Amino acid sequence: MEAITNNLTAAQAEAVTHIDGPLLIIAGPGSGKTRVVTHRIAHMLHRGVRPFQIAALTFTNKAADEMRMRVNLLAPGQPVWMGTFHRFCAQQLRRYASMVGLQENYSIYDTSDSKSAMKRAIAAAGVSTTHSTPEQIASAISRAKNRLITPEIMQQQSGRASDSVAARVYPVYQQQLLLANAVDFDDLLYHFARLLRENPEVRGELDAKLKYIMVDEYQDTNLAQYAIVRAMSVDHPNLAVTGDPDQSIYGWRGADLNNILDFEKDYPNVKTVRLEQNYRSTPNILAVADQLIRHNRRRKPKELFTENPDGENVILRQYEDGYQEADEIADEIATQMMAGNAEPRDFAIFCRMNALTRSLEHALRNRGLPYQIVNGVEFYQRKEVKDLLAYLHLINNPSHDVAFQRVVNTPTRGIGATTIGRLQRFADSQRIPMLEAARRANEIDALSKRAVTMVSKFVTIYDRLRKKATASLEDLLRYLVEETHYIDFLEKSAMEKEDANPAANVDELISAAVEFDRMHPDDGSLDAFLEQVALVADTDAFEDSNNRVTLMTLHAAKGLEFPRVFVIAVEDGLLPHARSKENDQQLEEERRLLFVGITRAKQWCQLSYAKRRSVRGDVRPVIPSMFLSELPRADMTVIESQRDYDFFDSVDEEYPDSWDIVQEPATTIQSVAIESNDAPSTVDRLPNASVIPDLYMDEPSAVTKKPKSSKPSIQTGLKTASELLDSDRVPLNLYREGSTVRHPEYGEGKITSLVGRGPKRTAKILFDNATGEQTFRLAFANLELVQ
DNA sequence: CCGGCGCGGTTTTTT
DNA sequence: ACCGCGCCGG
Repeated sequence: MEAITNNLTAAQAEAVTHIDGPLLIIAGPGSGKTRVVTHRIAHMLHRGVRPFQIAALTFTNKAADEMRMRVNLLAPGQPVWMGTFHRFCAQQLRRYASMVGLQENYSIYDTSDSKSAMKRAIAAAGVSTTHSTPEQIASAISRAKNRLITPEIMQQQSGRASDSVAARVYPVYQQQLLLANAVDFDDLLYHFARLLRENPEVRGELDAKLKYIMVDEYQDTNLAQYAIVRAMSVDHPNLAVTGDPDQSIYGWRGADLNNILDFEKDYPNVKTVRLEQNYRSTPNILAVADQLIRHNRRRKPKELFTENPDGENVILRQYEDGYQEADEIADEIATQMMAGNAEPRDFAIFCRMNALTRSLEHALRNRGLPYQIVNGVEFYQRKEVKDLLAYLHLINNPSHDVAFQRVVNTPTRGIGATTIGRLQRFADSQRIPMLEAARRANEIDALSKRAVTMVSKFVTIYDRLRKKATASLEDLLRYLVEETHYIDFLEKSAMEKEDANPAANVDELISAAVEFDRMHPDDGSLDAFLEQVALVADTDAFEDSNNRVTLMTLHAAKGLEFPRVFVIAVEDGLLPHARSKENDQQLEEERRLLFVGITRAKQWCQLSYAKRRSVRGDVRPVIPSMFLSELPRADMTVIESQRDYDFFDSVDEEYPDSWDIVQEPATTIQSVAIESNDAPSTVDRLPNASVIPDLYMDEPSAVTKKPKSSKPSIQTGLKTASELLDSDRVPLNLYREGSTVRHPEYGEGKITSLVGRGPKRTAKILFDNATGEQTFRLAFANLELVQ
């Protein structure tokens, strides 16, 4: 047990060993926060705290998975609850559903579901949308929920004009959600917060049960989250929060910086620990970040320092335009790789908006550089996946009107907009779900005979599917695809599009279902699966140290680290974003965003802007971001653009287009491994190359240990896409059922099963030690084939 | 009722 | 440049 505090600094140990009473950990970037949190949990367990008394709340699944993995290393197999706020609330609401007007099989609407629900509510409320868009109304309502404002209160307040429109829609929207036995994302927090507020006995019960609550990224909590945490920490105020005010970047979604700034006031006997030493970045990088963030007024001053050795200067670079920026960054990556001291996974490119990744994507693809876009087009957003999920939703919750509308004519069965509109009107007038209206189609005078027949047919199909509701997910899905002739429908409708292969996505969904069936042999209810899907934005939360350049937004970058970082388009209007310049608070948040970006870098960092950039078609001159003038230029390498650059003279001809060569298109990967945030530890110090099989090697020996310097394809330089991507696939074929593999964390194990193809190929591995069985995507896991 | 075409608005960030 | 929406011919 002493071992737990062994490799910690004094400050870290102080935080780790504080168990009872409120604790505030102010943790600068790269200060070993995750290490502290995980060690603290392990320490509490050793001290006799029961695992089910602890709940650790995070904002993202990535963070929760990382935490779970690392706690499991320190204290294997302990059922400590770790997960996102939203998941926590979702699970609690299952138990207390009836107390907020829901049934326990309630559905969670995703953003697009709530959008269509919102449109319907707007129509039903009879407000005109000439002065405010559905999005504006939705966001006003969202803001209200985040601040625990009820429809009634909002109507009384009705300050801004746009708010008064929203105030009229809000009760209607809310009523329709309840009728559909559904909640949106905000409701998960809102309902649960109000439940705690209005039911002292429930509050007391949970407070007593969860004696030790931990909140990660506390600077990003909104009022609802604040209220939830607070309510559960009254009788047992052992609340431990970690955060960094300088990394608060979610103000736009209701996060209130005061929650962390005032924590010491809220909890008078708080113990505060500051982790200021940085173990991640070079002093060069840290100095630039520090200089930048000093320009913020609303913060707690912090001394960031590091004992890491000096590195290269941070580069501030100007390009002619966005295309040159993309091309030259791709070249730079290729150059650094050829120099032999970097591989694709070392690089990350951050931008303010998703749209900016497009030109980078193009440039990387032209050079055959493997890349991944984090949070690009998500699997569960694909049309065919959403269609099938909508069926599942409707089977699980017959009141799910959004799902009904999606599914009733998919595949097309002659039920058009007119019919759906009439069903909707009938449903509204009777205050019944649309499926119920469909059952009573013959009572609806407005419907034609033909429509009644079609609708009845659908209901028949539905009832047949519903009988399978309790079967395994796999069976249910296969049956569903069969009964609806869904594949035929896909083939008929998606004939021309070459890139997509929707049928593969259907397969992939089925594999996900199979996976879920296996992981939840007993409780594998439809309910749980759908909840999982709704709350896990990106599916593969497993190990995926896939060797690719990472493209993502600055928001998505929080909590991650990379050896080499590019931040692109640091330009006025983009960063700070045009819509964030109205007030100082927003401006400061933009500054923090850049701060987060810079502090992700371990060794090398470049900020860039262009002289002109094309937005929405036409080129516009660029004003460099004001933030750039706040940096210590004397200590940086400033490179201005000189030569004329003709973007028509692009590299397309020199490099083959990888998409033509690869039969199985590289899929977009939606998640990225969180690398260690930690102070140096034994594991952290191991050079990556010695434990991670290199997917770029052409020979099967790729999967054996080799020093970095002997990577053939990197040494000889980057070649064509086919070579890179071909070699990417080769090792996968070597894995067989029964193969013995080694994982850097879990040690040796045997492959017990293999499913899926290509990048989706997934293995279940039974480990020799206490870890038990784990599931990995072969293409991304750090597996080493032993025989 | 279906699917194709053209128009206009539109984009910040995410559970 | 892209997507969703509305109009129109089958």
